[in-house]
Amino acid sequence: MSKPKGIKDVEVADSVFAALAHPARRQILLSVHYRGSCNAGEIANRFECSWPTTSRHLAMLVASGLLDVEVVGRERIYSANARRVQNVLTKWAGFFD
Amino acid sequence: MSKPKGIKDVEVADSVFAALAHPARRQILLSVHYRGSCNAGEIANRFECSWPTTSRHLAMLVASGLLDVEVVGRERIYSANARRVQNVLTKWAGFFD
DNA sequence: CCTACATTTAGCCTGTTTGCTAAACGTGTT
DNA sequence: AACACGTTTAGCAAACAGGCTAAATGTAGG
Repeated sequence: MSKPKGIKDVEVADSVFAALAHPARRQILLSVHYRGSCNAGEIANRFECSWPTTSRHLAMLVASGLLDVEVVGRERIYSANARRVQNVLTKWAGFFD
Repeated sequence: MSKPKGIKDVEVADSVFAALAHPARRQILLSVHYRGSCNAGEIANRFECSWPTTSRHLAMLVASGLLDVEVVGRERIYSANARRVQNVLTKWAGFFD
């Protein structure tokens, strides 16, 4: 850990809440979680917006750590990082006890 | 309840996550919660940005239901709606069990 | 009523986000 | 090698968000 913990937490919260701010990204995240794992095509096909747009949403979710991605051949397999979602959300919920 | 519950939930999530997406708003929300309640001046004075900017953040937090406001004379007294914060966050955390 | 005070609204500018289409990339298949 | 397939990158327009300053609103007190 190269930075003080407090700083890192702030950055994590920043990127996670920013990622969750868009309805399409929340929907993608839930959808991937419920299916266990998906390739990008399965995800993009179930959403109205174009593939490149979905691809960008996926990239943001990966950057924030909410999705994990594994490259298999010419496909990308996405899976939800449920622990990270829960960590951030329950931590913030806990602040309001 | 004039709309189906599912629709309302989506709208709530939308406004709440949008409100939480900005660091200043998260900070304001936490700050108000820990102090119990504040008038707008106390809040604005502790943040770097100008009063009108803070005022807009406050309005967004109120619109999303995360802050409650009570007008007392010429002051506005804000208080955090902790239950609502927790409801939304724990509900979403629960989706990832 | 007139002034002072607490706060918001209006108007403006700038940077970011979101969406699109078209083109590129990398990997399997023939 | 050539092609097809899955996906991303580039580049652009439109919409949105966040910041500021200046002006307006509404209440309290002399």
